Amino acid sequence: MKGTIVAQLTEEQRQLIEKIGIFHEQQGFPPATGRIMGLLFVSDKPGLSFEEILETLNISKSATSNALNMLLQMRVIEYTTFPGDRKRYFSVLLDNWHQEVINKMESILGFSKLLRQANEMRGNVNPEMNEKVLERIEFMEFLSKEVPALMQKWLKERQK
Amino acid sequence: MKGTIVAQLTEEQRQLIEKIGIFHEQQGFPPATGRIMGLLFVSDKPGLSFEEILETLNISKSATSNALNMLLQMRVIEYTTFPGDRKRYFSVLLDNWHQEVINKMESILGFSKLLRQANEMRGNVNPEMNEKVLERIEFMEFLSKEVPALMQKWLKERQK
DNA sequence: TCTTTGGTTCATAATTTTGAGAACCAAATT
DNA sequence: AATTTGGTTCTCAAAATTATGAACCAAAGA
Repeated sequence: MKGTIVAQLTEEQRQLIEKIGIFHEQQGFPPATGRIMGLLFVSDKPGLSFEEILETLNISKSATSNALNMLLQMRVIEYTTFPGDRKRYFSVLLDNWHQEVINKMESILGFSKLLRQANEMRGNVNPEMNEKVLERIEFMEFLSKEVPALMQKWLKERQK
Repeated sequence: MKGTIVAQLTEEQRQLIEKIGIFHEQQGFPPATGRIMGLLFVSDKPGLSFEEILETLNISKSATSNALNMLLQMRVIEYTTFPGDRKRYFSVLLDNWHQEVINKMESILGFSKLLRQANEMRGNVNPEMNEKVLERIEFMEFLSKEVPALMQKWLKERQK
C-alpha cells in the first residue's frame, strides 16, 4: 500500500459526505462508518478499495478495517473482486431495501410482543391504559401485516 | 422528598423493564432513559411521580430530571398534575403513534433528498448506480406517499 | 527466500456519553 | 422568617465508544 495519490474530493462532495454521515450516525452508526457510507454514495467509481477509502477520508487502517467489516456484517455494503487483483472494491449494497424493511418490521413486532407482556402483567388495574397500549400493539401488527402488500404495490407500480 | 417506601417490583417486572429498556437503547435512548420508558409501560399506576421513578429504578435525581426532560422533549411521555399537589405524574404518551410515523417518514424523506444530491453530483459516469440509487429514492418517496393512506386504512379498520 | 501487498488484531489513547452528588432555587408550608 | 418540597443545574468521575499506530500475518510476487 504505497502512498498512492487519490483523487481529492471537492468541497461540495465533502459536505455531502458529512451530511450522509450524520444521517447514519443518527441511525446508530459510528462516525467513521457513517462517513464511509457517505463516500460510497458520493463517489462516481463503481467501487472503492480499502486504500482509497482510508486515504480519501483520512482514517486509520484499523478504523477502516473495522468499519468495513461492520458494514459488511450489517449487509449495507458489498464488494467486488477482479481476477489477478487482491483488492476488494467496496460499494453500497443497493438491492437490499426489501430485507431492510423486513428487518425494521421484525424489530417493531418484537417491541409489540414486549408491550403485550406488559399489558398482561399489569392485569386489569388500569383498563384505559390497557386499551391504549393494545391499540398501539395492534397498530404495529397492522403495519407489519400491510407492509408486504405495500412492497408488492411498489413493485407493480414501477414495473409500468 | 422524604424516604418514601415505594412498592417494589417483582423479578418479572424488573426483567420486562430491562427488555423494554434495551429496545429503547437500540433506538438511541440512553440506558436510564430507556428504563424509565420500561417502568412507565410496566407500572399499573396511571402515573408515576419523579420520586417514585427515582426510587424504583435507583437512579439519581439529576439522571431522573435529565431523562424525564429528554423524554418530554421527544414527546414520548407526558405528565398530569392535580390541584393542591405540586408533583407531576408521568406516563407514556400513547396517542402519538400518528406523529411518530410522520416523523420517521420525514427523516426517510430527508435522506432521500441527500441521495438525490449525490446522484446529481455524480453525473452520468456510472449510470447503473444512478439508476439503482434513484430506485431507492423512489421507493422512499413511495413509502411516504403511501403511509397516510395506510393510516387511514388503519383508522377505518379499527372503527368497525 | 525475501519483499510487498492487503489487510487484521492488539494495546492503548482520545473523546463522548452517562450518571452521581452536591449545591442551588422558587414556590408552598409552617 | 424558616423549612420543606419538587425539582434543576453544575462539577466531576466512571464507563463506554471510537479511533490511532504498531505489530502482525498470509498470500502473492520478485
